[in-house]
Amino acid sequence: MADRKYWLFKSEPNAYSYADLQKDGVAEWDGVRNYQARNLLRDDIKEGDGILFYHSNAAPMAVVGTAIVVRSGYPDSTAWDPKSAHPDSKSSPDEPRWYMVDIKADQEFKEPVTLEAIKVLPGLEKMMVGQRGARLSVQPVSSEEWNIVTKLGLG
DNA sequence: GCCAACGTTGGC
DNA sequence: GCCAACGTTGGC
Repeated sequence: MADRKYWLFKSEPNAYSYADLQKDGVAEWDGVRNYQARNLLRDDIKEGDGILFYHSNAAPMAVVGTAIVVRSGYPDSTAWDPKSAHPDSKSSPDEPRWYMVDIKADQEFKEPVTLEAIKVLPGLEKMMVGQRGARLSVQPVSSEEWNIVTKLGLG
């Protein structure tokens, strides 16, 4: 796919790990409540795109595998579900404020690519996840970065 | 557990 | 519309 794009999704393994994703098969990536990330989910993240699945607040913090987008952005219905983990009364089915995508696990890394490694590896210095204070939970990744990280992880 | 970064909220 | 207070993220 010529216009395939690449992303990095952060998740705290305490809350939702790569193993959980493998177990679940397809997962709805809901609960994102940040406008910058929302715009990416709504406008830019398309079926077939590649995802680096990153464990934050973990030991070690690392990209642990890849996932594939199986459904492009659509309204996050958990926003108007008062029983959900992230309700937002300002979002409604008529005027959805938040978006999500569906993803499924692809290739688990043999060797997790740690944050420590990302910070020092040639070609990865610019990766957003390695920048100080980069809190965005959905980040763009260049095809060069994708190639380097997946090659390292898959061995 | 601490705290820097930074997005959001609310008083004015 | 400014900006201080507050809350959250997430590395350390």
